[in-house]
Amino acid sequence: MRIGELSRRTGASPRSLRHYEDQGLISSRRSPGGHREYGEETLERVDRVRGLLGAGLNLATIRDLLPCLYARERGEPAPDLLDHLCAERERVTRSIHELEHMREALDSVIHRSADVGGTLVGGSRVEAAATLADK
Amino acid sequence: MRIGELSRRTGASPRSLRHYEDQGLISSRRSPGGHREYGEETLERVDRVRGLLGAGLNLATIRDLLPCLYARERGEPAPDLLDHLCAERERVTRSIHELEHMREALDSVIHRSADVGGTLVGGSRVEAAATLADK
DNA sequence: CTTGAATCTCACATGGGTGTCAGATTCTAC
DNA sequence: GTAGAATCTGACACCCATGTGAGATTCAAG
Repeated sequence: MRIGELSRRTGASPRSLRHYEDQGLISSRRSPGGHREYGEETLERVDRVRGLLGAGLNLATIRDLLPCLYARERGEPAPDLLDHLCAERERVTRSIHELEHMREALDSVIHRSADVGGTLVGGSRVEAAATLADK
Repeated sequence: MRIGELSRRTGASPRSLRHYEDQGLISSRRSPGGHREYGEETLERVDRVRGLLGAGLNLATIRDLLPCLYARERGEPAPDLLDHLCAERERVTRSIHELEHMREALDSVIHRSADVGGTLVGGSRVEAAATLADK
């Protein structure tokens, strides 16, 4: 698939996709004329990159960590990466705790709000209850 | 306490602390001469702001969501905030999942690496095992 | 072929969070 | 008082991810 389709299917702008490639996060073959050509597996990879970006990691960190997600099996990371990995793991753990804490607070507020306005809720309110189920 | 001490104790630069105040995230009284004066409770608040910043939220979002963390008891949020809250909750949940996934991968890689180099590990390697305990 | 959509590269701009510098004012300790 | 440290405001600069525009090239359909 080419960059337009990848963009539509991932929500990342072509500009961002090219940038991810420049930074070594994704790769592409090129058509005879020089157009980027992506395999299906790039879809999931881009999704993951965007997810991690949204979770506060920067492109350089994601570039370093992504290989740990794919090909978990083959090849240890270079041993001098271990400290870096542990440090990043700690950062990740802290962010998780922070977000969980925030989510609990949101749940609390959403619940109370839903309880009160429960009788006359409109369409978007229903989603509140549904969203709460994903816990 | 004044801005210097708050900066030292939170790790946030005075510049950032003033910015947080401009954006309505923290508040301060002023000394007769105009210097900012913070209460002890600001410490935890700044920590939380920085944690959420590191977890990918921006200042505007944190400003909107922080009241849900503090004063959970008094005052519902304005009803027209509920949709926003639910949307943010979803974002938070997605980030948590993303980070958990990444952490599992990191654990897997760290474990393998630690197993292999287990016999000749140095000081920083020990922390790897310790860090793994916080799961 | 030709034509219009898509893509290419390159450059410049923007927004959010932060760093840094300048010059003035305030605080603290002698 | 006075000196030195800390803080004030305001402006400018930087980084990073992304937007945007120009101008050239390629692709796909008639």
